[in-house]
Amino acid sequence: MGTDIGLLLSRREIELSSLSSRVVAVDAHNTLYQFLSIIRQRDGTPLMDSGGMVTSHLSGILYRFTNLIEEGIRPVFVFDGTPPDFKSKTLDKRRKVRETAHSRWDEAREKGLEKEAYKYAQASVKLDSYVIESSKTLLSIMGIPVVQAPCEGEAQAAHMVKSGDANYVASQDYDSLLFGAPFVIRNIAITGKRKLPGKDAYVDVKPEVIDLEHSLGQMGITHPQLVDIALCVGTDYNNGLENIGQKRALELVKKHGDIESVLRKLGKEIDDLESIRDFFLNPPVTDDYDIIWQKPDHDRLIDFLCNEHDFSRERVAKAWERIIAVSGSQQKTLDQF
DNA sequence: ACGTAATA
DNA sequence: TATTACGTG
Repeated sequence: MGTDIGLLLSRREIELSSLSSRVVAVDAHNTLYQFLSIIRQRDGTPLMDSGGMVTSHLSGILYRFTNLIEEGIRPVFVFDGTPPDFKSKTLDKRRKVRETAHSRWDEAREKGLEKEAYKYAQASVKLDSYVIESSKTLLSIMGIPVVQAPCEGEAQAAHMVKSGDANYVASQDYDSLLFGAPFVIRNIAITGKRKLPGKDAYVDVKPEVIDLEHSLGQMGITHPQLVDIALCVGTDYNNGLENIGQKRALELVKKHGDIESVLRKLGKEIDDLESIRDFFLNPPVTDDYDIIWQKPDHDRLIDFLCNEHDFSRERVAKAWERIIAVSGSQQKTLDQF
C-alpha cells in the first residue's frame, strides 16, 4: 500500500495540542483500513454487533475523533471516488491476496492458531460499501464533514491543503505528498504506542509533520523529481524497478535529472509512465464541496451506535459529553465571523 | 485503537 | 502516578 519513500522525507514531531483549531483532511480509506485491521480480538475476529455486522471502524471513528475534537482539531473526511484505469492491475492483485488470506484465516482459526489467524485476518480486510456508508453515517451524526473525491482521496486531500481549505492531510501513507500536499501528519492517534508488525514489541510513536518543500530542499530535488523517484520504487499504479529502493532511486534521479534518463541508462521501461506521472502532478480533483462542522446529534448517536450496533450506552454517553463540551464553544467562535 | 480496571 | 492486561461490539 502506498509508496515507500519514508526514509527520504524530513519529519518533525509535534504535540496534538498544537493542532488546535487546525483543519485536518483525513484520508478516509487509510484511516478506516487501519481501524479494521487493528481493532480485533486475538484470533483476528473483528468487533461485531449481534447481527454479525462489523463495528471495528465505528469504534475507531467514535473514540479517536472524539479525542481529536476535544483537542480542538477540525477533521474533514475525504473519501475515494473512481480509481484511474491504470490502477486496475494493482486492485486485481490486492483482491487475490485478500481472498487467499481470507481462506487461510479460516483454516488457521479452525486449527486454533491464533497468531497466524490474526495475521491473515488483517490481510483480508476489505473496505466494502457497508463500511463506507456506515462510516459516513457516523461521521454525519458526529457533525464531521465528508468530502467525496472524484478520483483518489489522497489527491483531493492534497488539493484542499494547497487551496487553503485545510491545513494538513492526515494519512500514514506518503502518496498525498506525491500529489503535492504541502503538509502531511502521520501518527495522529491517541495511544502513543504501535505494535511492530510480526513482533511482540511496541514502539513509542508521536504525531509528526512532513513538510514537502522542506523535504525537497533537504534532498535537493523538485516535486516532479520526487514523483520520478516514486515511479522507480513503485507506486499504487506501477511495479517499480528491480533492486532499486528509495535511496538508490534518489541518487539515480539526482544524477540523471529525470526518470526517462534513468530508464535509458538502465535499459528498462515502465508501463503507462507518462499517464502515471501526469496523474500525480495533475490529478482529478474538485472544488465542489462544503466544509461545515454541524452540531452533533445526540439521539441519532445513541440510536445508531447503541440500538443498531450494540455499543455500550455508558461509553457512548461518556463520548457524547466530551464531544459536546467543545462543539458548543467551537460553534460560538464560528458564529462570531 | 481506545477505554478502563488492575497492578505496582 | 505510570504501566500493563483485558474488554470492547
